Order: sequence, then structure tokens, then C-alpha cells
Amino acid sequence: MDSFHQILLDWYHQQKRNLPWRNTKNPYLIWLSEVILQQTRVNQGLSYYVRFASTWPDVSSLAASHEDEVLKMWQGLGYYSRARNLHEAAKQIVEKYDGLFPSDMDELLNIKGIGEYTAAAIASIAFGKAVAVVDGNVYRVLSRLFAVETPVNGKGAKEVFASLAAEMLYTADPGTYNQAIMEFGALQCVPKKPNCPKCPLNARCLAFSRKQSAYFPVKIPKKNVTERFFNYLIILTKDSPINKVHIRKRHGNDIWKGLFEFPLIETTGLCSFNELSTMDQWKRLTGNQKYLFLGQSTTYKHRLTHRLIHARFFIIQTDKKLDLANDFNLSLVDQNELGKYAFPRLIDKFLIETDGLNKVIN
DNA sequence: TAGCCGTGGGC
DNA sequence: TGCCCAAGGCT
Repeated sequence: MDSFHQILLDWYHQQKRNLPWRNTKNPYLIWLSEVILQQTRVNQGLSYYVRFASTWPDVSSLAASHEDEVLKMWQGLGYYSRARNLHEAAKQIVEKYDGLFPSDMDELLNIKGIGEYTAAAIASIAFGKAVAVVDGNVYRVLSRLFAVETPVNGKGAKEVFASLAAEMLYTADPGTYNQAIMEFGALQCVPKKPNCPKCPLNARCLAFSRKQSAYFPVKIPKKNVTERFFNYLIILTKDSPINKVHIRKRHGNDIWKGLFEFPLIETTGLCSFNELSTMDQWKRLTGNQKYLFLGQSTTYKHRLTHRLIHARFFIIQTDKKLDLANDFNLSLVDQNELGKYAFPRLIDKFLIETDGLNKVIN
């Protein structure tokens, strides 16, 4: 065994975290964990993994569920296309492969939501195939070890690091090696202020020998975030004894597709209710119905990776369901059943702060 | 293909 | 506080 492999694997066996998906080679569970961990830290995804694996212990049970259930279980984890693709992929695997995961890279790559990284992870960890994973950790570790000047987020980076990763792969146990190098990146070769003096690989690390561990990996600066202004309308009806509220499901190619929200008017800047209620969108929504304005929330700032959303919630009461609700795909649901629906974190926070709207109704 | 898609933690 | 970053994939 190459001493690099020896050092890395020794480190891994001593330092690795004990995580539930490390006690199995079940491709379904490996796949589930890999999708949950895409762009997500272990600490954030762990409880989701436990709930998914417990609710849907195999691919056929997941395939038999409804997409709305999967999205509800995914609520709060972000990147919701992962949840929609997870469900679609489960159906795909049941139909095309009789519920048995393929081990071939090309077949894995044809499954929804499985790209180069996830295919390599499943093939190596669950099936022992000699393919190298290339994730953010691998980029960082390799770029430091070899002082790679290629920007990791630039053109051609994928090829450069994939080929380097393939050279470094420990083919006698690719699954363990892949997990080891990722764990090494997550715990030892961390993005900020790595503890290089105590690193077992520092004698072989070009970045360390040049005192440049902070310089690598080289990155191209990202563009600034653009701002959006969301005005949510909490349109209540005073049906006794249960209050009802209008919600709708998001469609199209915008953020949070498949999740639910309150009727939304997007503007180009912050907006008062007086301004909002004279807009065409508002008039189309309400028709000529009478309503009572009960007040508005503070402005919420919700930062996404390259969006900053300014959101306000306006509370309105009508005496009955909006006449034009169907035209806007609005449903009228019981206030106490809002918890059944998957909402984006922004709205969920508002619902938590208002105790499920109780505090805005009085 | 470069831009898009969420959220929470750390400093 | 504001910014960076994290076991990526899709179009």
C-alpha cells in the first residue's frame, strides 16, 4: 500500500465520525444519504436521513409515496429539486430495475438527481467499483496537496480534479478511500484555518510546504446577490369556528417549486399596503370583494445563495372565499392544518413566530 | 455553460 | 454583521 493511502486510511479509521449510513452497504441507504448530503453539512442532514430511512426503509416504499409527502419531509433542508428528483428516481428504479439499484456508472447517471459525484459514491461505496468521487472536499484536499492553480469553480476544473482524483484512488478499497478523503476534508483539511501542524499528510502537502494553505483552493469570486421583494397576502376568512386561509402551490421555474405559499405579489422595491392594494395584481385577485386590512408583519430578510429576499406579510380578512381563487390556483385551508403543507423556511419562520397565525388574528 | 436552486453554522 | 461555505445537479 502506498504510504499516502496508508496515512489517510489510518487517519480515517481513528478519526471518522460514526454515522448511520456508514454501517451499511445497502445502495438505497447510500443513495439516500448522498442526496441528502449534497451541498449540505452532516449535522444539518443527519436527522433528515434518520426520518427518511425510518419512514421509507426501501426504494419501493418511497416510490409508493406522494411527492407532497416527500417535500413535507424535506421541508427546511433546501434545494427542493433534490426531493422531487429523489421521489422520481425511486419510481424510476422500481419500474426500470425492479427496485434493485444498478451498479453501472452509466446507468446510475441516467437516474434523476444522480450526477457524477453521487454515481461514483454509490458505485464505490455500495458496489466496490473503482471510481473516484470528486466533491468539494476532494477539490480542497487535492488542490492543497498539489498546489493546483486551476480555480475550482472555473472552466476545466472538473476535468483536472477528476483526473487527479482517479490517479490517487486506492483501488483495493475505493469505497473506504472515497469516504476517507471526504472525511479528511470535512474534519482536518477544512476551508478556514486548517490545523496543518498536526496534519498527518503535511509532509506531502505542497501548500503546507509553501505556507499557502489559505491560498488554496483557488476560487473565482462570485457575483453579488440580487434582491427580490415578496409581498405575501394572508387572506383569511372569518368562517366560524375555524379560520381559513388562502394558499397555493408554487409552479414554474422559480425558487421553491412544489412548495406552498400564500398568494404573492412581487415588487421591485419595498411596498406599503396602500401601494400594494392599488396594483393591478391585487385588484385582479380580489375582484370587487370587500376586505379588511388587519395589519402587516415586519420585513423579513431571507438570504439564499445568490438572492436576498425582502418579505412582508399583509393580513387581510374577507367574509368568504375569494371569488377568483380558482383562477389563481388558490385553495382555502383550515388555519390549524397549515402544518400539513411544505412551506419554504421563510414562511415557516413567520408561521412559527405567529403561532400558526394565531397571533395575527387575535 | 454559466446561472440557478436553500439553509444554517462559523467567524 | 456580513460573508463564506457545505458529501452537486439541472438546464
